[in-house]
Amino acid sequence: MTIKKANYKPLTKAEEDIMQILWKLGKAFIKDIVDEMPEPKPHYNTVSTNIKILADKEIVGFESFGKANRYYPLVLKDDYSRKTMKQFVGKYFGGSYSELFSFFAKDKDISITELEKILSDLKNENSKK
Amino acid sequence: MTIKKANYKPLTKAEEDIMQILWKLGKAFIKDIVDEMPEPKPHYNTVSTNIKILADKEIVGFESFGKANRYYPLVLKDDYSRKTMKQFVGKYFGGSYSELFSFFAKDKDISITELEKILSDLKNENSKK
DNA sequence: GTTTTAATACTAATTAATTAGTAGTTTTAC
DNA sequence: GTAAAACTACTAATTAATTAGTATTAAAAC
Repeated sequence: MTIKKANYKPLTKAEEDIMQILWKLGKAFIKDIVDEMPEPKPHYNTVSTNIKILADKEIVGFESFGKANRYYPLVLKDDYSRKTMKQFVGKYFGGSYSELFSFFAKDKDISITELEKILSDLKNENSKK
Repeated sequence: MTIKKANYKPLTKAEEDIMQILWKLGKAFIKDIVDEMPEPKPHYNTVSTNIKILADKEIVGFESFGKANRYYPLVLKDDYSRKTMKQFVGKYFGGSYSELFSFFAKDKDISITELEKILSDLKNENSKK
């Protein structure tokens, strides 16, 4: 039996750009991915090479339709962002999410009122369950 | 008059490792940085090259003591982490901090009660001023 | 069924990032 | 003052990441 090792390795920029689109579309042919890319769009083969790398790393899977492959994420966006955040919070907030929260609470960008709103929304959401 | 353009560019891994130490120490000679590095420690000259790159990019400054330079951060950790978070939240939470917090609130790691405590502490702190 | 189109695999070239060697200079130790 | 040590600048080599060309084959169009 083979257990999938959850060894987190950050995506490179090119890989992440592709994954963002794949997470959005759910499944896509290379052509679809290129279409979703902002200008200047990369060459079809560039995306093809990179998605092959992602497939080799088992970050995406694919189904073949004739000659063409339709790709889909094997790593979920939530899982990836959770792990990325964890790394980040570890490095920048001593591993404490509370510190992260209070950092933003102190920030001008986001007001206390706003945070209170978020919290009360959250409480409502939870109590509904 | 020259205005410092705050053009955020993520640090590379090697650069970030150095900055983490510099943010921790406040100011340091290359030797000190190497000392702080975990095993396997990089070569002195590797750090020297990388910190020169950081100096060229005006991410660190330095004072000369004879032949040796003592380096210090020009970019503050808070600023860097704020910008990194902003990028991240943009990409993974549609730019909404509320979504970020609710994401973590759903996680077992951090409870709403905990967040409320932080917020009320903050309000107290503010009203004291 | 032949031609055109679309797709991937494979390969190779380029650029970015990382590492560390060599040379030369200042400082320190004696 | 001379030798050794410490330090940086400059250079070069290596590795990682990115890009895209060429060859080939399957599918689609006719």
